[in-house]
Amino acid sequence: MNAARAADHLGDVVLRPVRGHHAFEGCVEQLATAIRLGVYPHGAPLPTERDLAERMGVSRATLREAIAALRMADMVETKRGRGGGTVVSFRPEAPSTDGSPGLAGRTEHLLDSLTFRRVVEPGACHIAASRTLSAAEKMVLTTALTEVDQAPDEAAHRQADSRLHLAIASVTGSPMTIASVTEVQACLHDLLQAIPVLQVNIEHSTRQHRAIIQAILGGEPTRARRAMEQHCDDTAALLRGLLG
Amino acid sequence: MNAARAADHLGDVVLRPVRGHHAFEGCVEQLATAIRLGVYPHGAPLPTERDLAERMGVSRATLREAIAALRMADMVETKRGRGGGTVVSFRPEAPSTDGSPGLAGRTEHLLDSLTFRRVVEPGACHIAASRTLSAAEKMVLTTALTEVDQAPDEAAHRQADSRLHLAIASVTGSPMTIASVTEVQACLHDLLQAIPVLQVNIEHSTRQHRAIIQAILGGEPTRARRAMEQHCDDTAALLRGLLG
DNA sequence: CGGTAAAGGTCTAAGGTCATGCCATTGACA
DNA sequence: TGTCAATGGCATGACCTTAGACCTTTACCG
Repeated sequence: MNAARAADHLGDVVLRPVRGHHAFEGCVEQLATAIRLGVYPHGAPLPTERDLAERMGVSRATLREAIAALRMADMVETKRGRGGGTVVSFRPEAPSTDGSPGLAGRTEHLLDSLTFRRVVEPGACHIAASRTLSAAEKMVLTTALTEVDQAPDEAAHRQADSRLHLAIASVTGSPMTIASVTEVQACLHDLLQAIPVLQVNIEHSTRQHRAIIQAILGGEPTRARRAMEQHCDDTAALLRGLLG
Repeated sequence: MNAARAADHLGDVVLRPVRGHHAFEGCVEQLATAIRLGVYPHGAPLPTERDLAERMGVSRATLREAIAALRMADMVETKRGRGGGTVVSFRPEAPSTDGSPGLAGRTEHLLDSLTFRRVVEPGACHIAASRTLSAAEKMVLTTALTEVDQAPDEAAHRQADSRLHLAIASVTGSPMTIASVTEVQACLHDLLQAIPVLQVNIEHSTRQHRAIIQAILGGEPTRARRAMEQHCDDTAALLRGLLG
């Protein structure tokens, strides 16, 4: 029966885990990622527990366990009382110059991320450039861009880069697009951190960033997408080498 | 402090619910969607409970509750004993010709889906056309295409259309891409079902499908993407009208 | 100096979810 | 025709998560 064969093929491919892990682990992972990507930079306060819990769709008890885990890992510090809260104490480390530590076993997933990135980020640029952006949105982009340029060291540069890509996604106004870019950046962070960063690479990447933002601000979808494609392809080439 | 403001903006946008609902509901939704999309067409057997539970990452107890719900909704039938199992008894209904029933309140999410679709599906086409496809993969595409052409009625046509789009995603070989397309198709299914289907539309859409598949099989990424863009834009135009 | 507001800290009862093992039914195959 | 294996059906105990109320600490402000 043909129906059965078709079902086998697509079913294998369409059904996905309904949720990979417990709520607690999910919270830890999401918050840790946000911190490592620099969504919450060193010294920035996290939202209040009640706020976070609501936004992440989780009970406050569970969220608190997650924060406790982050505290245990020295990523955040918590103060009580009015004006208290949880602030980020994590400082990004300089990219390691030796090989690729602890990436084994995830190779397949990481390659998938590269492919998916090639789909999502150029598409996001296209959308972003097609919209008429508010002044605030333009500001978000230019700010993110200059922060990448002015990053004092490699570690800060890496975070600023993630933030720039997230900023681009955010001006699409599309939550699903934003979620995808977040996921991709999270997957790629470790990899990107493992590349030996050459000055040449940074300059090249800076030129590309500028071209991308310029095209988005100028409302040129095709150029924006092409620029982002080039950017993705260039880093992917480096990264694929790293993965053997 | 600048860091704090940046954190506010991106944090608002990056943090997402760790899981929207209970495992049980997630299973029901995912299975029901797969059935309505035609991943498992009328008469096709679902995988065994143990198999499904493992693939969806839930316990068999939970999965069984989900199947019980589907049975209650007359979407599947279950037989015991060797050679038994659960088979799809759901028959797709013809698209309703009256307005848009029960779409209210989800407008925002549906519009988001249209945007995201515009990002993902053309990107997937580009990737698919860039790869060298195996004979089996080519067969999957051509089969899906002819099934759309030969669909006996509107309802079958709708399902075959979904399957074609999923088939394209599946030949990217990228699980993340597949997941995104699945999500998009699931969101759009109700909408697409609510459009009055004109013969003109079907013929137009058939031509586009042919062009897309041809470009993918011919290894022409840019043409494949452009064709899919056109396809997305055309249906999106219809659908946006529907949503007011 | 005292009050108030805003944050984190704690507790409890109820229900959801899981892993696991065993039972019941039925068709296939020897 | 009898046995067996594949499948759905069921029960138990441990663990996780939730919702909500309440407590404690602390800064600000009159």
